Amino acid sequence: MFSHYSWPEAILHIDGDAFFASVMQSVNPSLKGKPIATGRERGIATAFSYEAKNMGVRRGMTFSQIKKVCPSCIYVDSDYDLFSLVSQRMFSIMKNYSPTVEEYSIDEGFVDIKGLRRMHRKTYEEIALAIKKEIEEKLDITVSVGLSITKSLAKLASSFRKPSGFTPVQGKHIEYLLGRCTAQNIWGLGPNTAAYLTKYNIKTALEFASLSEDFIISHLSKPYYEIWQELRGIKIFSLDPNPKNTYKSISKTETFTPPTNNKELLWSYLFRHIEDAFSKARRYKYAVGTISLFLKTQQFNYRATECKLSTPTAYPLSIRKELHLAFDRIYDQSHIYRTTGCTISNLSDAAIIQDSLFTDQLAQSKTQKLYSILSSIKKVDFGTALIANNATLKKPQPKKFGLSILSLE
DNA sequence: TCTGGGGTCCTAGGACCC
DNA sequence: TCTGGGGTCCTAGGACCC
Repeated sequence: MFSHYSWPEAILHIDGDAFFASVMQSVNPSLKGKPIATGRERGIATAFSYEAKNMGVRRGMTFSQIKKVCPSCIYVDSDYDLFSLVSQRMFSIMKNYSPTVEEYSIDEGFVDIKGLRRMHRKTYEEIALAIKKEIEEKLDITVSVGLSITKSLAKLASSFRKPSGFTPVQGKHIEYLLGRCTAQNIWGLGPNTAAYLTKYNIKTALEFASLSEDFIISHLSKPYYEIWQELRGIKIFSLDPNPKNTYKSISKTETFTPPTNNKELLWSYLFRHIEDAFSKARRYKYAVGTISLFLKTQQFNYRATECKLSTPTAYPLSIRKELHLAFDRIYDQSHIYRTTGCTISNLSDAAIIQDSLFTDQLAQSKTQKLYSILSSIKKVDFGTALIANNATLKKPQPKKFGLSILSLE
């Protein structure tokens, strides 16, 4: 039934088809078979069903744009708790088949099934199909599955036939697959690099994979060299079975309507983003070393600045003055702004941060107490900003949806 | 593609040092 | 005063991913 090729590696990529939309359809059968889009709470489509896709609905469209191409489209709120639950079930099915599962994102994962044929009394193809069948039957969603000898090839394979496709590729099938995919279909090769390659008349994935090593090294950077090797069957990327529980940076940004140059209002938005980012940092037991702030104008120009702290902290209230000074540096009344945001980085383990001798220890412990009291008043941590910070009170409307749950993911 | 939000990694280039 | 070579650290910004 299947190819006779030998498998030096056996890596599956399993990808949920239109995952968010499919999950909503699976719990609400009246939505099945209909064009639907999720993301109503944000006003733009974050995901949509295949029925909607076939009508021309695309990622990032606003609902008024969707209405034009697909008047019958049904909008629903995202339910991130539910997405997360279904995701966990999907991964636990994979883990029943192999101890090496990488949860790459909420809706896709890699499974290393090398060496498991005897245990399952199945070929690699049959193991892949068994996992696929179990997910689809138990969760009432569909997944597309690629099987190959490197992660990059498996990922390309899973995208080849969708939805509910299964594409095993080894031996000469690899060339066949590469010949039918564009360079931009390759994982890690985006529009910029694809456009660059076009200048050398490289359009398909096969043409890219057939380039000489010299060309790759002299014309492209390291990530592309690694991808090139992976497509040629040389395993570079290994699976990471550790669940994500560390961060290098945490960011919060928001585009608001209408755009404004109201300084007080912008600062209240910005400080709320800072509060939200720090709140997530505290959940992961981080202290923060660097805070960068940015404003984006209506014309999509950026102004950014950075605050580096001599002593990391987990409580932004204690550095509110410095942050406001930083904000003053980038704010210009003559511009109208559409987005504010912050990224916190240089994250360190909060437990091992010691107060320097120069820190006002009393103030520090007061701040800490204030935060813990406020946290107990309001379960949702960004609520602290509402109470603790005057400016934040000017926030036009409280968030109605569990964005903190989204950010947990 | 008239453009939402949250991440990671890599490179070039400047500052500074010997 | 002109001129090396090499190392490290940091930052800004690009490119990509979901």
